[in-house]
Amino acid sequence: MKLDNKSNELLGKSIQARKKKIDEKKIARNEKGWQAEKSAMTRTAIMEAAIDCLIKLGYANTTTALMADYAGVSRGAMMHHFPSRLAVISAVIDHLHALRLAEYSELMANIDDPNRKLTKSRIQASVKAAWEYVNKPSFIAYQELLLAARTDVELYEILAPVEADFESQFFNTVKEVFPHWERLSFLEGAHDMVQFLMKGMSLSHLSVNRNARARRVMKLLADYLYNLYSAVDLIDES
Amino acid sequence: MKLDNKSNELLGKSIQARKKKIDEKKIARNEKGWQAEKSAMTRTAIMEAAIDCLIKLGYANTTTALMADYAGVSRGAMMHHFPSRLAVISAVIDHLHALRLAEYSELMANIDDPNRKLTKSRIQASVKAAWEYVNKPSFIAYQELLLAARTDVELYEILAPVEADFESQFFNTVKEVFPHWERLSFLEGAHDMVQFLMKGMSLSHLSVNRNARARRVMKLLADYLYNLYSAVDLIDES
DNA sequence: CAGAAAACCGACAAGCTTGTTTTTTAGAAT
DNA sequence: ATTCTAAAAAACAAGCTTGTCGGTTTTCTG
Repeated sequence: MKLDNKSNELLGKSIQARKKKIDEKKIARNEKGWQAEKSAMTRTAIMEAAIDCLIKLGYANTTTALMADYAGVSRGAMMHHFPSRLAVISAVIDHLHALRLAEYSELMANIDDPNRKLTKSRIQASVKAAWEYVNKPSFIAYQELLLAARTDVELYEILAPVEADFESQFFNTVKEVFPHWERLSFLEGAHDMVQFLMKGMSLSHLSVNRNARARRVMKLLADYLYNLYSAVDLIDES
Repeated sequence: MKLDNKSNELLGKSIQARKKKIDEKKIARNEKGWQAEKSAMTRTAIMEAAIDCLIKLGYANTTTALMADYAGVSRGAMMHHFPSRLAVISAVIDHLHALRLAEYSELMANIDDPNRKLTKSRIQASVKAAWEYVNKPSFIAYQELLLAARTDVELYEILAPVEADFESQFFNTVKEVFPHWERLSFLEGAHDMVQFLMKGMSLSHLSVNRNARARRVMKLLADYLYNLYSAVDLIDES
């Protein structure tokens, strides 16, 4: 393995540093039940470190040692909270499942509105939001897992049911976000088109000029979606 | 690592089997220059095995031992032809570079024609061909490398220039395939849209019902492209 | 045919990674 | 205060992976 140079900067939150920080919190709290809170803190720290690793190092290089290092926790402590590497990943998967849905909802808030029809600029905004969505850490980390699951049975078995559930809930959210879009098959098609396209653009990190090209494609996409929406609307009204 | 169960079937072309096969060829040839040919054969066998591994096991699990095993070659022999694991990968990259361009050209042959305008059915055919293209082993293997390069500097440094060259040549081919499409910026946009979309669909292995959804999206895409093409055409003729 | 060169093979050392086990430290309970 | 339990740290064994090395076979050349 040869890690990315750029990631060396914050490679090690030292264990001491973390301890000090925790001590401060302890004094502030100074009551019972502190242990449970502390435990939850390290669990969270480990999961967030794992997500960092997935993003910066990729699934294959996300080793227990590196995760612990990123989290500022000893490997022993980590293995105490999570019995195996895959247990961490599994917890991360559940975490991302919820987080991604929440983030999408937040990004898409106020795009459509039951009282007003969709306008072109609102569609453009939704496309832009979708692009932001696939550039979020949560998406990138989750995507890393999805891709790794192609050739890793254990991961696949954990991820497949979660992903199925996610897609289902995701589309439900989409329906809520676009209440005007009543013809379901068209909305499904539009949704798939947006998602596949965004995923494709997001994963084209090596493409020259990716961002400019992405912007151009998103313009075309927004035009297309507006036409599709209008056509559906016409059909519905006829 | 926990490999995919399905791949156990043809995990080991035994070395003996390969030797026998080579001997047969030797008797048939029975001239000078045989050594060079034999050497080229094993080189090729190793590269093809590497591609198989990338597809079935993923970049991270494509170890020297497994590549040699898949190729029916001893690890020693392999290290004789390629000094390091990365040397194999590098050779594979060059191989795929040429192969993918050739395959694309072949798939797109006879789509457009300088003497006839593009029809809707021809555009549909080109979309279908693009989908076949991203489902080819060459694409999948190359994609695996592109994705791994995100977090592997050494791989990145080999792949980045090749990828830049590929995209450039790729688009040149596209221009040849669609001689009628004269407004370049529109062709670029259409091309990017198709490629990003295909990539996104190709990499959505875990999506439920992927193929059906892909078909529906491709229908929408073909409609859109035809409209885009027609609009350009109108502009050009005005 | 004999010597040189290329191709090939199996074994080895060094370094990682994982999960277990053992030891130490911190917190809770009586 | 002491006893018990959870948390954290460190040491350890087993298994992989990589690249190198010494030796063997096959092919080429003179």
